[in-house]
Amino acid sequence: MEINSAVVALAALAQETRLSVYRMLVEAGPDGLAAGRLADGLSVASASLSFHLKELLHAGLVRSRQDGRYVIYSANYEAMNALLGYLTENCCRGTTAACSPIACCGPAKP
Amino acid sequence: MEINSAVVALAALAQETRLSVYRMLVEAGPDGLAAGRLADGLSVASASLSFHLKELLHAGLVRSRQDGRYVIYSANYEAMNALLGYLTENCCRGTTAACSPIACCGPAKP
DNA sequence: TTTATATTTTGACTAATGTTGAAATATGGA
DNA sequence: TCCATATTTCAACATTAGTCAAAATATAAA
Repeated sequence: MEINSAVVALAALAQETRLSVYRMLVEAGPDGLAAGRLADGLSVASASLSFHLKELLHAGLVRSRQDGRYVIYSANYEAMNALLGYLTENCCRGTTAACSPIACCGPAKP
Repeated sequence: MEINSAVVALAALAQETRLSVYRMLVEAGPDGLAAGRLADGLSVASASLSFHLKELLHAGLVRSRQDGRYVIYSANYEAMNALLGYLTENCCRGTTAACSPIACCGPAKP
């Protein structure tokens, strides 16, 4: 990942409403949630939510699909993995000494 | 880590100059770098750099210490670990299925 | 003590961000 | 077709972020 994509992704998550939206979408899993559900759950105006969803889409952190008259949003795990990878490289200095897998991902569950 | 601390840390990193500063400090290791060195390396005005360093300090991502007439900044790995932990929890949904240690930290090197 | 270097602070300014209500668009159902 | 619901777009506005030059502060060296 390039520094510019990292900055875009970080900026997308650096806002309470958007970070909460992302969390809700991760919890919801691959099925995702309709925009209206997100607005209800976070008690944020639909126009405001739409603005934030566009930011998350632009950063590639979420995907959207039309389902009837609903628009369903879902988390894009690959983008988050790419961001974590970028940050980890910049935290670990090429080793896992400074940033152990435990510290950053919890113990592996094989 | 609470959502508010996460947002502050993400916002601190969501800016090209600041992310570059952080990268330089991680590369520099525990000895850190003087503010002037950072300014030179990134060709940014000292006033501007000072502004950004304050943001990183406020987010707890870097530390500073006075050394003669220099102020030495260094990366605070614990804060980055905490942020990675927060993001990983919100990416992995409690398992390592969606966000494997490999994807996020590289293979463990025991 | 005086001078030079390093860093931070301040104030002015421009650009970007986030919120709101109203209007526009799209789809489903009566 | 007409109406209701879901979502997005728009314009206005307030707030925040970032940059710059100049001044202030702190320390080292002459």
